[in-house]
Amino acid sequence: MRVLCVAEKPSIAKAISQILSGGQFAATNTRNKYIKNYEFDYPQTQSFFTVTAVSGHLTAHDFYETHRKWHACDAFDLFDAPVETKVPPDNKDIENNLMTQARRAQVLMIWTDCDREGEHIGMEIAKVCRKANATIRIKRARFSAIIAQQIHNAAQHPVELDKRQADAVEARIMLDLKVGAAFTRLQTLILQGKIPQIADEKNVVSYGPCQFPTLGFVVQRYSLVKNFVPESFWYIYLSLTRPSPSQGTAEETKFNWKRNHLFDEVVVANLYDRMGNSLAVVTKVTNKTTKKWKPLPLTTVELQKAGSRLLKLAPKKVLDVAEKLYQQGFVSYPRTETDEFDKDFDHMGLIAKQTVDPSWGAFATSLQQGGYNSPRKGKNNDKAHPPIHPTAHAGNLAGDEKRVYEYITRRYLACCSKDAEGWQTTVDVVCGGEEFSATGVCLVVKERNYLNVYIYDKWTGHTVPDFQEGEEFQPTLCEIRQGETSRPNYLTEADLVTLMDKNGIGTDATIAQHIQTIIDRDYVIERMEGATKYLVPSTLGIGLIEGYNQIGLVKNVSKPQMRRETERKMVQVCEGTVSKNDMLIEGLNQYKEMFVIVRREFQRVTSVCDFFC
DNA sequence: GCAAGGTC
Repeated sequence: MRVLCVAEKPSIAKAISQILSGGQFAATNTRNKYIKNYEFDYPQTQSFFTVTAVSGHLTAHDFYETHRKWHACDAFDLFDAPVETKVPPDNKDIENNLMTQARRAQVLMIWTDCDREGEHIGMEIAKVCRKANATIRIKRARFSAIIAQQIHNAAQHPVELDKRQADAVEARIMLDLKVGAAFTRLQTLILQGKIPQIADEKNVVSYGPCQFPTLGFVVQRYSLVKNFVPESFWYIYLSLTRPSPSQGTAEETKFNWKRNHLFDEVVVANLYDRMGNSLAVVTKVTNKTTKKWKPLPLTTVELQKAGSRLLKLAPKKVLDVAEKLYQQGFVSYPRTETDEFDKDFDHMGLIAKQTVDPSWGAFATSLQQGGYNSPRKGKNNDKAHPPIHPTAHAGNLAGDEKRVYEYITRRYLACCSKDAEGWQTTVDVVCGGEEFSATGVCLVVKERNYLNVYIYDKWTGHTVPDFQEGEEFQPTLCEIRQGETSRPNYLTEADLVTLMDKNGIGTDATIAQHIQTIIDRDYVIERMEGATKYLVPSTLGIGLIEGYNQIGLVKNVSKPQMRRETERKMVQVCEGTVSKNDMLIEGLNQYKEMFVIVRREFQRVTSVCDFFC
């Protein structure tokens, strides 16, 4: 029996071939320079296997000629316009390879990633193969990691493709295309010539169900900063300065007021007066060990946040660099939501590969000699890819590649280490009826553990001198002090990634692209302040969001709710409680309703843009 | 000239 296996990407085709054939396969090139066909015997099922791949989605979607030109129809008509699904020219070689191979095979086994998009890509592959071979039997291999035992199991016990998941994706594709195109044409055609920024025909004022909520977050923070009014507060400052027993130098211990601070000066003054000239009494001294937790296994979103915050690289850039490292075989697949390792994961094998490194090799060795501790388990598992980790030692990297590889490796070794341990002392005192406390973390951390390799975390603290319970002292300072609430900062890229992730805007693989899009469209400008990059909306970006806000729809195009509903609907289609068609019609109706109102009230957007631009 | 989602 001949079995044709098709993976979502070339790297997976290669990996499963290696496992299933035990390394004994013949590889032939295809007309696509990235894709190879691997052939070998698989005696376990008395089959001859051909393993190949696609490169993500096979088909593209667009309107037919009648609706493709911007002036060919009214923008509203796009909601009900038919959509053409076809294999674009770039993918023709891939399609031809699939068809040639399908003609020779009796069984097609789909090996795409086990997520919604993978199921849809599987359907695309199945359609192409059935076109070439109407009687081919279609099966689906289920696996959650590239581990030998799992891959063999998937090959020997295939299941069926899940049509529901593919349907959910199909509905999302249609919805996004229609909504995006309709609103983009509406915005662009009205604003063109009205405001100077988009006088040029090339300047599209794009709308997308992900890019607009993303812009919304940036503008929301901007408004918060702009409208900020500092507020005064008052608090009681209490401290004791006395020689430290060890060094003999004077040392000030600050005690924090339990009430923190109050916004009413009179109330603070009254409390202060009541204290009079009282002595402070130590009511309690607590000494306990405390831990600083090692980091969680690394996901794409976390890598992007760390890249932006620690390495000063844009989220898109970090992902591009990680992708390159992946292609060179230095790190695992960099697009993953998973922050827990499989229980059978071979950590010792990976740690051994890092022992030769001049910077962290000694640390890796220490893990082999008893320092190893199982990584923490996070709450996310996409059942397709493990957390990002180094797969080989890379000694000859330079520049950003070196820095990203170093981060991934140090993070991984930190995950396999132990939490850092230290001492924490808390001293509670009462003075004239008011409570205060001082907390200190021992500067000499008991066990640094993971901190030795994860140089991005610092654990510094101040010590608290010895105090005895019941001890009384005259405070050196006891006075009312005034402070002010401080202005919030503009959003950083890391903040924005967090917000998008929390609100379900985009996926691990696309979040960085959406941020790039709103920068490319001139909705948002990057502004450096010191070493930190902030995202500030442009006048156009502010105008668009403020304009839509003035139209006053509850479910605004700039808010995350609409996208969240699309996500929820997709889950329902996957569960079988809603059909693909119902999801699409319901979604289209919602956006159509909004479109009518937005078009009627669009002069509000125009005038706000005018005002700002 | 439009989207978001895969991937190279």
